[in-house]
Amino acid sequence: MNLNYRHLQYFWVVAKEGSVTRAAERLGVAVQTVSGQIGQLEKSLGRTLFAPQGRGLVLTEAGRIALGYADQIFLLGEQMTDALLDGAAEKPRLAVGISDALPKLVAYRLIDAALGLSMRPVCYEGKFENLLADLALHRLDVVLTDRPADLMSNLRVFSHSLGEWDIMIYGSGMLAGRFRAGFPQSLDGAPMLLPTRNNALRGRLDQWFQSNSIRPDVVGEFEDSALLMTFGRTGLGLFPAPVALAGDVAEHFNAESVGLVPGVQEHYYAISSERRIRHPGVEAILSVPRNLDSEAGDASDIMSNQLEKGGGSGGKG
Amino acid sequence: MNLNYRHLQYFWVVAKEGSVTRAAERLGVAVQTVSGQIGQLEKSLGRTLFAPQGRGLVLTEAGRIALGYADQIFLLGEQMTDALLDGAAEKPRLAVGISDALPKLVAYRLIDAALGLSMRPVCYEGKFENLLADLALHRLDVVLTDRPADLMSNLRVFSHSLGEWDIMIYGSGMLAGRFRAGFPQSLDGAPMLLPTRNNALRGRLDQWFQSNSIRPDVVGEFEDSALLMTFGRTGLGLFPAPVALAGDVAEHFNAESVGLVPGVQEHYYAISSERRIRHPGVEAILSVPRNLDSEAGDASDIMSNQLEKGGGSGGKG
DNA sequence: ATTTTTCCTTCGATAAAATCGAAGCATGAA
DNA sequence: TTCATGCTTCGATTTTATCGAAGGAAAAAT
Repeated sequence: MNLNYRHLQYFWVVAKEGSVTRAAERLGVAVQTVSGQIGQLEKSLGRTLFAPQGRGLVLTEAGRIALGYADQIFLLGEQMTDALLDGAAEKPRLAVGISDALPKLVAYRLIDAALGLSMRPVCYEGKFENLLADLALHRLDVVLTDRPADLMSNLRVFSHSLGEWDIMIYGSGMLAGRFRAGFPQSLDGAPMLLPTRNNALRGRLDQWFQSNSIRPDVVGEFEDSALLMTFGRTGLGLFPAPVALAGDVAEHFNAESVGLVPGVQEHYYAISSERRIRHPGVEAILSVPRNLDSEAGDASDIMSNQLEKGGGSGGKG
Repeated sequence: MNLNYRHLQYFWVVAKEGSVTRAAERLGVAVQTVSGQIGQLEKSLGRTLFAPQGRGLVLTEAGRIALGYADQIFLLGEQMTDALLDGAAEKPRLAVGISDALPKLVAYRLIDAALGLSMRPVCYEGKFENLLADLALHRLDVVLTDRPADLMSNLRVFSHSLGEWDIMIYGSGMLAGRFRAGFPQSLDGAPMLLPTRNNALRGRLDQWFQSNSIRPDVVGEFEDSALLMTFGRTGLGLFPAPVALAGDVAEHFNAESVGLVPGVQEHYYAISSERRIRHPGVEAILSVPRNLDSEAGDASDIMSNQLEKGGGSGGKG
């Protein structure tokens, strides 16, 4: 009994894309191929990884477990290829892990700062915990995310605030015009795309809605903020994003501002494995927010999730 | 450009076995298959992974890098298969990581204690750092090793001493008899197999040799202690091992005791991700040494490499 | 209620790959 | 030199992956 990594790779793409059809498209093969290979994987493991739901598929419990491993495995594979393919070139690399929930545009803005230093960014996405583990193992230089590292985690990493980014509600074309008048009360009943409930910003927005007696019609919830905005682009609903990205949001998602959400900020963090940043690329990233959105003053202090004075080792008796 | 994981797997086995021929044997395919597939991998990466040396092969620099990744990738694959294949059975699992330097017999003795609890041990080997990372991610319950977790590590883990194991010099057949008389001075000039210099026991032994003006003839150095003893079995030289294993050493390695090394002990450690052990299997392992070699008293205190009072987080301003 | 559309799956033929036998080529030992 | 060992190359063969065609089942549209 041996694991077939090609099957696993197909499984991984399907799980990521959420559909056999899209996975087949991305892989450049026919759907029935993908379907068949996954069937073989399930047979060899003796467990079903997907269960039919509607006309689509959802991961089973075993599937979720497998996805966790697959993420790690193929992240390593990519990293290996990166390290070997042009590792000879040895240009200064900046290995960045990007959390799903972080808007891609924010990530771009942050990493862009390092490009000026003729750094070659190598970006990976993945589950928050796995990215932190890679950080601890020095496979990544920094992780960009929307929440500080969990205090309960077993990894000793350091969270650096990238400041507070004011949040604005956007809408594509007609939507923006329709709800701009009478903001924010106009949002009552308005179609809205929001992050899923495990997201910090979602909590703050819900609170703000409640205190203003606004009950939006939540037409979609997304873990991946890029996906959220892509749906927003189609006019499915209004959506939140940082004020600082207004230009980019207009350009890429064809959306205009509806109104500023007062008192609600999104927090972004750069997580490093060292308290004291040494990598020039990471330093560049940390210096971004002060130039970007901080009319309100410098809000970039360092939060450590660990006591630094390590080594409470008791010798033996 | 896409990494072919089957090719990588062949590369991995060849690198581990040190020879295409043996790898082919282990994989159950013809040598020219293995050779061909590795050639394709090298072509797709644009780098040679093996260089000919004599009539064999050695890893190139790129090959060593690739091996590091491959180790991780296929360890994950194994773990995934383990987790899924009979995960349904959900017998209590005890996932143990075993450091290379730990004698397999010691590992066996320790894990054996958990078997009484009808635990199903799942053992992995690997580089120390990688095992610790797996521990921090809760993919392993405990790591058994010959040194405490590095204080400098970015992982928050706890090292529990498994006591001090007195060390004895062993030798197979004739060797033992030849050097037993006049021990320890007889060791001067004696052929000796020792751990590599990065090993803690090696340091202590060297010190003891020096203070007794003994200069053994070091005929071999090994990272893997099982390999060391296997060579010892052939009569290549004397070798050190814990006294407590005398019976096993005699049985498996056909070697008798030459003499006790006074004042030199080997330290073993169980590393866990929690300060307070909860897993009954891990508890069983921790209780072993007291029953095994401690006429000299109980020497099982807990060493933490971390201050426990976590959460030195500074809020934002 | 029915049709249509959208997905996923199954079946058998076809294309691609991995594999193996045979032969060749180096290196170190006899 | 000759032999033994270990890796590689070449072409035939087997195994595996892939795709066209057809079918079924759930949601959306009528």
